[in-house]
Amino acid sequence: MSNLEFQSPKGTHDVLPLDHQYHTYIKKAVRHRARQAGFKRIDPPMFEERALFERGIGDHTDVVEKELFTVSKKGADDKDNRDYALRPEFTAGICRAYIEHAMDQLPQPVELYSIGPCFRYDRPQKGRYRQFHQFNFEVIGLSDASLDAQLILMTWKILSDLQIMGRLRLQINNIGTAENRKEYVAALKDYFIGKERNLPELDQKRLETNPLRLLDSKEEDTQILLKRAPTLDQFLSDESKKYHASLLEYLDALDITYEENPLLVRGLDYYNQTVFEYWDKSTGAQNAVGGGGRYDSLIETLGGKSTPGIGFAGGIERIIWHMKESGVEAPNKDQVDVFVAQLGPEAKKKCLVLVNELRELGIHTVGALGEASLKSQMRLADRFQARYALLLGQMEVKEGTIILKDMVAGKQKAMKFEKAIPEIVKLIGEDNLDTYSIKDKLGKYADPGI
RNA sequence: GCGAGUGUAGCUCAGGGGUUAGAGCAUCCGGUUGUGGUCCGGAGGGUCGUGGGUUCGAAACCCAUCACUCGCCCCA
Repeated sequence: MSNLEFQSPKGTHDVLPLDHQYHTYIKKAVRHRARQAGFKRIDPPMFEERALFERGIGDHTDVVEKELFTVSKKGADDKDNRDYALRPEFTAGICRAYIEHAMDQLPQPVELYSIGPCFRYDRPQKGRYRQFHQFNFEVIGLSDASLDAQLILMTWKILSDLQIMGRLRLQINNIGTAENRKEYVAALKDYFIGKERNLPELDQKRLETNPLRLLDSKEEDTQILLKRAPTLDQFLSDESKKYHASLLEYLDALDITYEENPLLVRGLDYYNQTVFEYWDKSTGAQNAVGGGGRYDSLIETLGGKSTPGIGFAGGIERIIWHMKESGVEAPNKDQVDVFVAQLGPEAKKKCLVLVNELRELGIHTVGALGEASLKSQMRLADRFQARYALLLGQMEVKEGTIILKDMVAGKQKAMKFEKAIPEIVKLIGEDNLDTYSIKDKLGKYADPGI
């Protein structure tokens, strides 16, 4: 429908109940793996000062130059003349928080994770939206190849938990320091002097604005020319090479299969040393479901003291796409256990109480409390895919009984009204009741008695 | 920012200058006293995305516009 007065803004989507099954499932996997590894959750604000992103991510990157979703401040009191922007990713905001809350006073490394929406103002298409969801990890305060390996392992585990790792391949590279890259870019430009005319128009432009982007160009002519061009690893310091070698050693020890990709460069300026991405096996980089890397100078750039860090971001919508493609289903936690049907005013009153009691016990219960015919009520029960139905009519009220129907088997039996609840609990199983207690798990450790 | 395609019922789509615009699915009701999924019957639901033009006549043809989708760039 496109003649509605209002619809969701371009590039945004309602996360409908069916999508939420996936979102919930993914969040659960993320939280689970994050807690296992000692990560703590942080939620930076959804918007920050625009300058934070410009300085952190780099003002000549596409993410900042072209895709920043700026916030206009109508109705503000206007003493504030700063510009704001919706976060295009998490890292800049989290590093800002690290500095602001003096997290360098905490034991290092500080491990933080986030889950939530991010925003980029570009033309939407498959797997690319103006509002999308990411989960994100940051390990700040220490630089060691083993930390890189651990972070990669955690992301690998999550993608495996979600049963899509088989569709992906892990790409890894070391891009050295900013100085290494500056020298390399100079050499690359140098190499292409006199060869510009052989480059496709798009790549001529890249040579000007972002020469590293030439490396993963899809243009055949460019790739041919690149074969004789200097490569980035020739400009890496021995230290970077050693760092990379030990990372690969750790990954081997952890049985992680990766592809070394000397052409992998990421689009954000803050990265150095280790970079990695998970690519779609069939279509390649365009549909990366996640990526990350080390950013050892970002915090200093943002005004903190020199502090190394490494991070990763995964795209939830892209992961869901892969799950759906390969038939991975997310469990439905909203399954209706019991549908309660009633006939007559007395029955209705009793049902109202019964429904409440069932719910209190943690049984997902839906009741038809309208005046519809029993036939309509049973249709409803069927449409809700309720596993069991309880039927209470005038006759049952008189006799003090109730009918329990198994909606799958299609069989039913009458029983004492009081027996209904224990019977249902037995059928569903105590373990499957949807209960919670805010009191539980305040302390989970036993005294070893040493 | 650049390029292409598509807009007809809640969904998937058919129709293609000529009375009151169709199907399947979905929804709601019914097929005798109070029983769902299959079957049968019925009902509700559409400014044919919007605006303009051509025409005796436009949902159809033309133009513009908006929206969505898909590429490119780039990224999750």
